[in-house]
Amino acid sequence: EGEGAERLQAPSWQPQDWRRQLDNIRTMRSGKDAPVDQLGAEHCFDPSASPKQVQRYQVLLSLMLSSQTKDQVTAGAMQRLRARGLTVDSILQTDDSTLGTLIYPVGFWRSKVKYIKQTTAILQQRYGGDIPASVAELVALPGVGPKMAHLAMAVAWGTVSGIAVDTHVHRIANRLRWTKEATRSPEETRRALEEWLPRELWREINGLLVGFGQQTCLPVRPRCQACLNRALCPAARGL
DNA sequence: TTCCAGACTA
DNA sequence: TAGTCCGGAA
Repeated sequence: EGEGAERLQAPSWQPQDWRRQLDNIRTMRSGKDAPVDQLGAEHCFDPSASPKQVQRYQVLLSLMLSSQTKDQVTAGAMQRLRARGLTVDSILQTDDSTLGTLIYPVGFWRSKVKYIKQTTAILQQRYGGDIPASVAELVALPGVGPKMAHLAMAVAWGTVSGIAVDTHVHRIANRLRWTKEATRSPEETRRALEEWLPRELWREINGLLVGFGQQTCLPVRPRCQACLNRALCPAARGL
């Protein structure tokens, strides 16, 4: 739901000051020096791989291997997989224990081995080795939820299907009160943001807020002293 | 809501 | 050493 939906009129509610807050975040992010900027899923596939569906598969895999604040762990796992040729067939030919050693120490590596194998088999059987091009089909894959689906649509297919809400987006949206009421889950946050955030910003909001969350708006002991939004943020502390 | 696999830190 | 930490599944 929400997928492809267009707002026909102005939203009934928008947070106060959100444009100034967003401008400040853009400024803080202008260095593009957060882990996500070098090691995010957009950077973990082989752009020379052909056909294109191999690149799309690599994007999905790097999302499935994502490992909170430790983008370099994901990047390392992707590098080891790519060194062996990272395709649907090569993964299906890799036994689970080998795959485990290749992706270790990615968080939740045991379950990820299982999901990657299951999902890869489905891609081969039902999608001709490609990844599906809709959120509904993507979230039906084992180990793929809404956050990965929306990012995969954006990165692999170049289509904005919704806002990818991970823990950073969820936390920061609530700190800035970018949701009309406090939200308890990332899905709730996604729906609340899509209510008012102009669609042309949906694509960039994830990378912007993830990097901000990695460097400044940390989950514990946020660096409010260093934040340009400290005077505009309801959650600012330490002044 | 809890579990997962560990790293990080108060 | 205890508490907190993805996002997805059950």
